[in-house]
Amino acid sequence: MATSNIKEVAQRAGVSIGTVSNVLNHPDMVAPSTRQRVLEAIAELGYVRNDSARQLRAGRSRTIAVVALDLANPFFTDVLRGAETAGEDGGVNIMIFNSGEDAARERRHLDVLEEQRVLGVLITPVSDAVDTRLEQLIERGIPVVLVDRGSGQHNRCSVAVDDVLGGRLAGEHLAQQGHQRIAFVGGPFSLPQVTDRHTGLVAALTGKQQLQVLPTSNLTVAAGRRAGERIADLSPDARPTGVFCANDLLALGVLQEMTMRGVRVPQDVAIVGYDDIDFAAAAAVPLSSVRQPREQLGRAAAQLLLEEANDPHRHQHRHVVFRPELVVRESSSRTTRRAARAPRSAAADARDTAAHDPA
Amino acid sequence: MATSNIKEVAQRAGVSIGTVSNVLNHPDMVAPSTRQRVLEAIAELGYVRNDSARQLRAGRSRTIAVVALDLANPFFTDVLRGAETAGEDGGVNIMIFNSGEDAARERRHLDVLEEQRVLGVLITPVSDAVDTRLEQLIERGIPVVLVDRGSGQHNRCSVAVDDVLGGRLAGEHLAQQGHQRIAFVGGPFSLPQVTDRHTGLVAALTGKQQLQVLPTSNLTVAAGRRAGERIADLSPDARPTGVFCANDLLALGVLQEMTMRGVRVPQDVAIVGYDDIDFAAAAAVPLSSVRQPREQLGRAAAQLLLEEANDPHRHQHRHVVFRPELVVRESSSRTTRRAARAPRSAAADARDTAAHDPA
DNA sequence: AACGGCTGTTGACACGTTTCATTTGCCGCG
DNA sequence: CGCGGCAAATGAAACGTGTCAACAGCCGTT
Repeated sequence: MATSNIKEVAQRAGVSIGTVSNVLNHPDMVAPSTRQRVLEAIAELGYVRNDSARQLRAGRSRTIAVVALDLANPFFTDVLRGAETAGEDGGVNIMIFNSGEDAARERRHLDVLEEQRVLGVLITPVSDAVDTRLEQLIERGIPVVLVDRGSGQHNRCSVAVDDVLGGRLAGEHLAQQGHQRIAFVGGPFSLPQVTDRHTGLVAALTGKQQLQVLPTSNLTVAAGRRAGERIADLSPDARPTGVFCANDLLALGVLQEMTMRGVRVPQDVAIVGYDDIDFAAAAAVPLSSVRQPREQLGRAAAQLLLEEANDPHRHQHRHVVFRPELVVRESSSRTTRRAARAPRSAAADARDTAAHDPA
Repeated sequence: MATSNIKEVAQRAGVSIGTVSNVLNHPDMVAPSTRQRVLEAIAELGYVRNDSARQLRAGRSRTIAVVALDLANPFFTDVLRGAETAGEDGGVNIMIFNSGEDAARERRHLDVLEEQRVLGVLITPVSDAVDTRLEQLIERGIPVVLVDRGSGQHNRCSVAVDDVLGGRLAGEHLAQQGHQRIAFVGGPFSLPQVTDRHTGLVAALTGKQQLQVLPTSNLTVAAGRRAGERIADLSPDARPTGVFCANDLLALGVLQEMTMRGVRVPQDVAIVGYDDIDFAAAAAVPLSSVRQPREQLGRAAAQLLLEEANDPHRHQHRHVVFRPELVVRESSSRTTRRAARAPRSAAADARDTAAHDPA
């Protein structure tokens, strides 16, 4: 019950406190016989290091924090997986925090992280408004890496995907399929991801097409369904025939609502999503989507963070930008024939890796 | 850069260290004018408490840890949401760890948590093998609550859903629909959730039906697709007409593979999943599924943990068991007519709440 | 035998808090 | 004027580590 400390261990092993500490942190500095005795004492007492004391002494912790925008979105859990592997390789622990698109909660998390003196923070911010908060972290010497968010900032790294390009890919695809009335579903527009994807879409249109924007309050399936209702309620000759959604959750919601109301996908309405989460391919009308290298995003971000944490002075801030890739599936194919399975190509993998190298 | 400490604040405000501490922790003990001066000094210096020192002194941290089995499974992110709200209400921070069905990683996380002297741990263990590890945590005085896992243990609380009942609901449903050849898709069988659901299914069958088991190595969409291939490859008169999957990810994988290979759902094969994650309803053939009160599961677990942490001696360990509920949608309806949307009923909510009260 | 060098070990201090017994200053009351 | 009592502030002692200068013991060299 009462946790034993290093002093008890020392006593039991008949050595000094410093020696026990050395056994734990610099095992080669201590004679094998002594080391053995100390290790036995540790085992007998069930001694476990007290991380608070250790951190207090060291001045900083050995864990990095990931603040995710929305854990319920599989996109972020995939990014997380990448960060986790990189973290393991770098020998640091990873703790996860979920802001859930809630600015207040995000702020609370950052406060805690600052008090904890974490080694660094990987964050996809709720909005640009937290910027001053992040500046504060950086001033205090806590490295910050922006994830899935580009940045011109010179005092931090960022890892992002070219969302404008992604939007353009989607737009060009829809235009090429001959759609005249096109809709963009997404929001809130305070998220750069949303505005960028919208911008790309607009840039891809030739002017012959009509564009309609259906703003949503967030990026969830439920919001997608609500947008889907509005689309389905339009008369067939006013209804957009091509819909680009700011992420796959929205797209799945729209898709579901179409099916439920008898609007055929892709014959009546073509749908293109964004992120290419696993559920996109698993939808019974497999969803076309703009694929992002999710795991790599996380891995690259964690690597940059570790690099900065390990050598703050030599470190040069970098802004890595990956290229997205359009994956066309049945939901936006004019031909109704079943699309073949589209496994991730080796070529695509190679391309992502290349993009990661500093430009 | 150099982080300021309480001493600098004291100096700047012209008071003693103890007074600054009192301003932070017992503001009413200090005269308004002094308090004001101290707060100003804090603001000017950008002082932030050092949590390590605080914890060292206090002996324990103010955060609880959630170790999730697989964050990529929306089931767990929903559970998490419940835990987060309960944590906020209780005034503790929540950090999330992901074991990803990997025992070694789970173990590493537990080691760290023990060193951190967290307030408590919410965990869905990878297997029963970690039990000794958890015992150790408990001995050390760190409360542990099992999530989504029943337990006869008398030294910890648990919050679970009656998985045997859930399996039976699914089985009865399939039997009632007249299916003669039924398959169970799920694994690994080291997970109690899997064996329990299987057990329930078996119990529901009358003996007239044939049961085939398709074991999987994990509970992912990919594993479901592989199982789906095997099912689709069977000749129509050997193929099961009713499939019960141990979770929705598997079910979605099976569903996708059926659709892709021209096996009609539900006409040729009926599918029932488990968890009723949002994506289940969003599938274009909406998925029948056994619903668990996910958020409540998390909330109840966190509440039990807080109760124990706040008053370890008076606390009585409890084992809360929720009742699952079958939600029938199109994927298992003999009639092909579109199923109506099935929003969560108020009655169901009430029932869950009732179940939460100690029996 | 004196000395330098090497390995292993020690002991004391510092890290930044919180706590608590003690002190200070003040006011009103006898 | 002295005293008790109260509010406010103080200072020192922990909490459990890691570090580092100092030290002991030993061996080989001169």
